[in-house]
Amino acid sequence: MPDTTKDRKAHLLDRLKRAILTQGMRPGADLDEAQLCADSGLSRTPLREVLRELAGLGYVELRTNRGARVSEMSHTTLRDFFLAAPMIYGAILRLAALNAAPAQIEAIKAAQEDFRAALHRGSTTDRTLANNRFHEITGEMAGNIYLLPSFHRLLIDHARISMTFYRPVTPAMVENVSEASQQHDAIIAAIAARDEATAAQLAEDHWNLSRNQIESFVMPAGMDQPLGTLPRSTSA
Amino acid sequence: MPDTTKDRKAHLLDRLKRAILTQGMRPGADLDEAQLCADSGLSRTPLREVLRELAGLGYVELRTNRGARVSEMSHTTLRDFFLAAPMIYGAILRLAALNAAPAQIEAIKAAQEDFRAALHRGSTTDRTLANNRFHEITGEMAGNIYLLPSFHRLLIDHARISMTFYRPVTPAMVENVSEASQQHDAIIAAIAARDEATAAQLAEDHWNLSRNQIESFVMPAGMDQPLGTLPRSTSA
DNA sequence: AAAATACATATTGCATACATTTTGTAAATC
DNA sequence: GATTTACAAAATGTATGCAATATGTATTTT
Repeated sequence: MPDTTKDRKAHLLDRLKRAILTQGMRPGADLDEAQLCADSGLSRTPLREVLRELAGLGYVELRTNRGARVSEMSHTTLRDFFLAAPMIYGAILRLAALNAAPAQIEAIKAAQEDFRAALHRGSTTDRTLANNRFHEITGEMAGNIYLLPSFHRLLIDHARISMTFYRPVTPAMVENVSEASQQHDAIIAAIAARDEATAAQLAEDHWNLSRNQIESFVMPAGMDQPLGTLPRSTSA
Repeated sequence: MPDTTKDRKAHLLDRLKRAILTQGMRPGADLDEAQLCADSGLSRTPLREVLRELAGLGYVELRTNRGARVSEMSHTTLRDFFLAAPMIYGAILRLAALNAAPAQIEAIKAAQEDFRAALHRGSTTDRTLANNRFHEITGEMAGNIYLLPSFHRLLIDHARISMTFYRPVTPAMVENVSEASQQHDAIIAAIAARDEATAAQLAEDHWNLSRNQIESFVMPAGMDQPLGTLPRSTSA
């Protein structure tokens, strides 16, 4: 295995994507060129091309003369997210049901198997990445070049947000995650049946479930504990 | 005027955007690095960064080891366009009506003045660019970071398509263009009044007008002339 | 002592030489 | 004569040294 430069670039691209999606690199974190060069084995020119590609995809933001940072997530971006997500997700699943190729249906079945496995035995990042992969495939199925850019940006931040609730700590959260998995199965069935209307309805259901999870994280139930104590200890 | 490298990069970026939007550079056309270096005064490193930025915005496509070309437009992309445009345009104008800042309303009024002037005295490219600018501002007003990437891609191809009908050759086309301008005025009024519902309706109307123009170009009326002759001579 | 300024250091941006890949052309083979 | 193969030319990708910009620190000034 020669390990060409092209491979190293693809590797680094993938590694940074995963790290950002799973919050291994937090929103706003600085990316040090010298550091990344060192542990990727790339020189600065191709490294900077990788950063520019990530910027184009929405993973990072480039500030002239001040390096790259991981894209921010604020309360305003969360509001934008809530407005855009249901519309785009609905359109993507509609088109996926209309256009999915047989090979893609096989691919999404495999992705769903991975997701299910991650729910049973995987880590939080495994679950987030498997779920992300599932939805990426629906985007490929829809195949609309005008919708994909926005769809991908939504998926990035959806993954980062969902990292918080793919670490289920209450029975209710476990139940939610299980329901999400069942919805995935229904989505696959609707796509395989070319059932556009059902796919759109499932998109709405799936979004509502996710929205509830997000809301319960952003606006958790009021604490009925004395101040200075958290209602539940989180590991580390 | 020092004319720094940063200025030259911005200049080239703008020049290439305009050329692509106005079909000065045709879809599929190759971009020669050496040539661009020569007439932009940039060396290859910053030039390639410009190309990567254009790729991220959807103006060009990069093929490894084979250079950049202007993004293609085919019948499949046109189909995607017809599906995505009404949805995205509607959402953008809705949000624009909700969120527009006073300074932005002044900006779009100025843009509309430019557009009107271009209709009277300007060239086809002037009209296309002025129209493009008008709609760019609606995107800035909406300000939803998840919708903007798709919106911008739509605007790119909308500009390229509209170059064909901003060179009006029949009285009916002149009438259409005039109606588009009136719709712009109504859009501005709805936004200034924060009238979300009207803005959404106008988005639909404006799209329908544009769609009809596109359709009459893609599927023109049958020729009742002998073969070998075009029904109407176009200048150059 | 607080603020401002000058300087040193670190980081980013650019230019150019070199390596690799592609592509066009001509010779050779069948 | 058509196809294949070898080679040459051109274009793309990468590495690195140098320039420009930003940042932190120490010194000076009030």
